Amino acid sequence: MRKEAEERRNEILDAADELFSQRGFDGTSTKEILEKVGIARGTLYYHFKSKEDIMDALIERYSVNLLETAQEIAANKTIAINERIIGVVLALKISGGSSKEIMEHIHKPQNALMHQKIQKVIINGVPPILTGIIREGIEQGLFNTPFPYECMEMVVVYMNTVFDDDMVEMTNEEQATRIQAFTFNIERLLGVESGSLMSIVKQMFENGKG
Amino acid sequence: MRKEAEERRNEILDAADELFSQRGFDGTSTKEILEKVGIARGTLYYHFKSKEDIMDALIERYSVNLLETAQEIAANKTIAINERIIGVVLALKISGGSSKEIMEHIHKPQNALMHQKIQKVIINGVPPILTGIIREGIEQGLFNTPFPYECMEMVVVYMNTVFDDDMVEMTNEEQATRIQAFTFNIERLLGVESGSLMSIVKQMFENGKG
DNA sequence: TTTTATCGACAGACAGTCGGTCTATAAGGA
DNA sequence: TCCTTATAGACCGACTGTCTGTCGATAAAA
Repeated sequence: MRKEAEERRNEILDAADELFSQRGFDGTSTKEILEKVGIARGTLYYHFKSKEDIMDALIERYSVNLLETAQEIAANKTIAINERIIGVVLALKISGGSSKEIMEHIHKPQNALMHQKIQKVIINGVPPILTGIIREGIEQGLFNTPFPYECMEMVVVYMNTVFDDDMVEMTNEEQATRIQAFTFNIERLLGVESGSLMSIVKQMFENGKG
Repeated sequence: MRKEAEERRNEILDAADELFSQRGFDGTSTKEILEKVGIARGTLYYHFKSKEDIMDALIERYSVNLLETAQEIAANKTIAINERIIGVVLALKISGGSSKEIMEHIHKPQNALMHQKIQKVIINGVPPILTGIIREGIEQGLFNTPFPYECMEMVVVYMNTVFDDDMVEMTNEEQATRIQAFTFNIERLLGVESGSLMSIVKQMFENGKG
């Protein structure tokens, strides 16, 4: 029955994670959460000050995990630069275990707020990590741009909006064109020869499946 | 008392427009809307099937107006290409009268869903318009890219996310750097000489104030 | 007479509050 | 050392007020 506050908090977050993933934030009632955990109303509000507070805690837990994983990959200097870039991008989608299916269900309209908040985390958290790698690449003469951070910001924003969200509806053919164009554009942005990033971008989309 | 359906619909939309702008979608109750219009509950639900339906109609009305204005500017061949690009971009912010303050209040977290829907309209509606102008520019030898559409998509997505939303919090100094980098990146994307788009981008941000 | 617009009472659901309970453990006294 | 009392942290569930959407009745127009 009685548990440590942190344990209870996590139980509540686990339950909310699953329910929000299935039904969305608006589609989940606090009653469903507390019944799933097996606690009373008051207990829920003892640990969290509001329903949105639960969502914020969930995103926090998720983000920390996500960005830590990405950072670890980025900092691993034993791996080639190209491989690290791929690894960081893929880490965003596979989502390291803690919040299992959040990313799969985040795109539904019921989750607009949650989506926006996660988007914010990614847009602010990922470019700095990627920029570190790109700077190394610039030193090695692989890339050439005076604005590596803003390049990465542009790339991350675009990928997240066009390829990961349902903002743009595309046929498979249209998506193939988009990927081709995207590759071409990144090459221009990073100041490398046309075609030299084809394999790396290809890998991102194949392994990530979208 | 009794009015034509379309007139009532518009009254309701006008009231909702104002209230949503002030308090956001979630923060506005249907009661407030119907009291502002001076009708009973049943009447509201006679004209709209749900609260979200009101929002969708509002966005529809807003979008049509917005994209029509942008299209008119884009099609006006008496104006120089550069001027038309600026005009289209500015049309997005100034928002042509119909929905007065929507864009000013859209960024608050309470409006996440509305924001997402408008974002979708812009990302799908604006790039085609801009691409038309860019293609003309390519023919005239002003620009050089095999992927004008995808370039514009990238530019629009980036501007809307980084400069128009509150996704990225920036100091004035940081914003200045972002604009400088943004200009540089567009130049690379459109295959023009460094510095040649400086004045046009500058105008966009000065006239639009953000 | 049929269609169209309006009304307002009502049902059902939901988020968050509040007064109070229970228990482990710490503090203090014998 | 043992017993009693005090405290704080975890928990409970009834209750409040609010909100969205429904429905049958009604009035006006066509």
